[in-house]
Amino acid sequence: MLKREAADRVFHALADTNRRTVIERLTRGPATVSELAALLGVTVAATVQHLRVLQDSELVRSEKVGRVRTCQIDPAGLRNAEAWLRRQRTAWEHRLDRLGAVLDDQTKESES
Amino acid sequence: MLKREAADRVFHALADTNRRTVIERLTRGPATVSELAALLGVTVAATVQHLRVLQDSELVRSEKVGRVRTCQIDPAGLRNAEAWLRRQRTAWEHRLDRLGAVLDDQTKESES
DNA sequence: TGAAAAGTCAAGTATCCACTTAAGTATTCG
DNA sequence: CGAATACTTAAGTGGATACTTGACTTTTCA
Repeated sequence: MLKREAADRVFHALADTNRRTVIERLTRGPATVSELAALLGVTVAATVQHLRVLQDSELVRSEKVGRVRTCQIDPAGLRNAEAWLRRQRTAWEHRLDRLGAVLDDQTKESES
Repeated sequence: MLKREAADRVFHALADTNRRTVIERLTRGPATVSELAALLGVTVAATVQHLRVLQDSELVRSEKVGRVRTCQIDPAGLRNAEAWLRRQRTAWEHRLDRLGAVLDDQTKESES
């Protein structure tokens, strides 16, 4: 189950173009902070702030070796967000199924 | 393909607890503005603002009959968000597959 | 007709967010 | 050692956001 604050964090993290760009980049393999900053075209400081948001929502993990921090995807956040969306969609589809069944019944009744 | 601004809108819409509560409610069936306001515990005016965000991101549709506006799920937004997440996850999984294959090859080579 | 109901619109406010600059701290290496 | 590199942290700024209150329109119905 995805808790309220966790869902807030994940979707808020995904609601920014630069942060989604980071995720898209990291699905292709790890990258350093400077590489991500260059990709985004913002300062390293801004990139660090984005990374904090991404890590708090379990979308990205990172490890510092020497003076270099290497970032990679953390699939937990992605899975949580996907799970929430799938729950809503399936709840909606099941409701439509039931609704369709009721309408079929009504059609049959009016035919008889 | 989910465009940048569309993705910004959808994920931003989902990043608010009250708006997700509206979506969860609407997967169970339509509701009026006042019903949603009562559910959220905020003013009707605030609810209308949330609904505008949800409609702009194609997560909710609504129709006004007489003086009552009835809201329901619009599956387009949900599908868009789910599609983006699935794309990232599968890109990530494929990368892991390739990485695994390379490691297997290296293992075989070192064995021979 | 006229009052209640349902929603809409505008303005105000407090807070949050993404970004910057500037000044740090480690770490590497010539 | 000392300069360059890679990152970190703090403070400031402009703009967006979530909410409120209050005035308004439209619709219903006794």
